[in-house]
Amino acid sequence: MNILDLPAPEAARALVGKILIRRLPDGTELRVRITETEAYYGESDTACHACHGRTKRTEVLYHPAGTIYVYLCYGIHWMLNLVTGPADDPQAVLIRGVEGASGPGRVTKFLAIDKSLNDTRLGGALALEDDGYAPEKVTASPRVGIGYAAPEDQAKLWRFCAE
DNA sequence: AAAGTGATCATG
DNA sequence: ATGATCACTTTG
Repeated sequence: MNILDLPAPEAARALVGKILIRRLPDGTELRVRITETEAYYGESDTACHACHGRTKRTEVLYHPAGTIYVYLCYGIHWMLNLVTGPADDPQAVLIRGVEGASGPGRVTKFLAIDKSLNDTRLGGALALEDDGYAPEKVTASPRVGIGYAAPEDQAKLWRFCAE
C-alpha cells in the first residue's frame, strides 16, 4: 500500500520521516528527510485550493496520487505538494520542512524545485523513499497561513512535525 | 511590524 | 483589461 493512496491527513502524518530524493538535470542527487507536512483535504476543506472547484491551476489536484503540485505563492515562493487519494478527489500534502530547510518556500529553494515539476509524477526528478525509519514522535497542530478558511477548518490539526 | 512579488482568478 | 488575493520570507 502506497502512502499516497491514503487520505491526505493520514498521508501527511505518514510522510514525516520519509526521504525525498531530488535528481537535478546535471545529475546531482539530493536526499533529505521530511520533517514537516500539512494536509489539504478535498473541496469541502475551505483551506484547500480546490474548494472553489476545478480551475486551470487546481486541475492538478484532481490527478491521481503521486502527482506533484507546484505553485507560486506571494510572487516569490514555490510550494511543493504531493497529490494523494484517488483521481478526481482533490487532496494534497504540502511539504513544509525537510532536514536542512525549514519553511515551505525554503524547501523548494533548497531542492531547486519550480513550476517545471508541476503536474509531473514522483519517481523521476523527484522521488520518495521509505527506509523504515519512523520519528520518535509526530506532533499535530493547526495549519498556518489559512486565515481565509472557515473556523472549523482552521481548527483541524492537519500540520505534522517530527520531534 | 511590514513590505516585496507575480501568477491566478473573478470582474467588467 | 484591471484589480484583489495569497498554503511566505526577510528585514528593520
